[in-house]
Amino acid sequence: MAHTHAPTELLCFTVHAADQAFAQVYRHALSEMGVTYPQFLVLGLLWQCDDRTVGELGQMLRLQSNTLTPLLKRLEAMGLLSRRRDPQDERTVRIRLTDAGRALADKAPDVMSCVSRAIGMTAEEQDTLTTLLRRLQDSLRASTTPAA
Amino acid sequence: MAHTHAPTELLCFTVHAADQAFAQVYRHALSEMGVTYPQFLVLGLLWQCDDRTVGELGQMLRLQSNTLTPLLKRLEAMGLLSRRRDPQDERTVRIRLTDAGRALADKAPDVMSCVSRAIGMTAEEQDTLTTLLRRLQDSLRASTTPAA
DNA sequence: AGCGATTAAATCGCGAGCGATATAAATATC
DNA sequence: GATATTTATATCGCTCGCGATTTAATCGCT
Repeated sequence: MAHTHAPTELLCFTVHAADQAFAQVYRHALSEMGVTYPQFLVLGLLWQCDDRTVGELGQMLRLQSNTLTPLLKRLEAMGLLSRRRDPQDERTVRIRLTDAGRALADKAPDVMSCVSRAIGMTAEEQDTLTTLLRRLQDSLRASTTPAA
Repeated sequence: MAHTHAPTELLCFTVHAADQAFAQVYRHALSEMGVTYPQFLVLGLLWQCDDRTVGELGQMLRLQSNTLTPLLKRLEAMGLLSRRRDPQDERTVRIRLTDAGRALADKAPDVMSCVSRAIGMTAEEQDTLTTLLRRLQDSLRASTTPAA
């Protein structure tokens, strides 16, 4: 039973642990804003380019409606965005920021600088890491999507 | 509003996406075994060293009893392990593999080689990645735990 | 010995993510 | 133009993870 590696030594575990650590940092940084880390990512996309469909958001975040719909409903309940079916194509739902949602963008820079400080790595190191992680992700996804 | 980076360009997002991709790979690889990715990690620790307390497992996996207890109960319900309070210290609960739990270790190598293939990176690249991720994790955790 | 403080698990309520399924609208086919 | 197919969201039930709280056992101090 040559288990040379403890599970905690595996690459998958270090990735997972780093992800959890990020979540923790964001939890603190976002507590004042009153949104969660995934919610903040959605808002970030909308700040860049408002009026998107659920599917467009999902494609960028790699989330489907089963995850996004409840999340968007929570943001809607907070009064940060509106969900309205597109009259041109009633299948799709268009997501638009409210004034309150747009106003929240002002607090984003503080959050980002707080996270930047927490990362504590040089730009080169971050780039190396990002590049490797994207390669890893592509490889992993290719293996689960044999559909050429 | 200088949002130079879309949220999906952020390091935190690439980490999260890689984590999700790993989860997907494990979901497929473990479907035959009938356990989830976090459950597999727990079993991996027990295969290495049986008879641990909930707290010991949690410390290694960075999980607390609020996450571990239900997970362990599910593994217990599957007949893979037993949970028994330690007579020496009735506060702690000792986790022991059953014969079925030990037997499952035979299938682990296949899972690991499947994941290894999916990673599709050289050993050096994996080491670089692991090292950087651990540095990242340490830095992130240090920032949320000001308690010196 | 007795009593407060600490420690270990468990419990509760929540958000996130996914597989599977359902529903409704648009498109394709005949 | 009616019907089958595809597409976009939504819904359901589950596991995981966390913050907060609870319960019970041990430890420490006098």
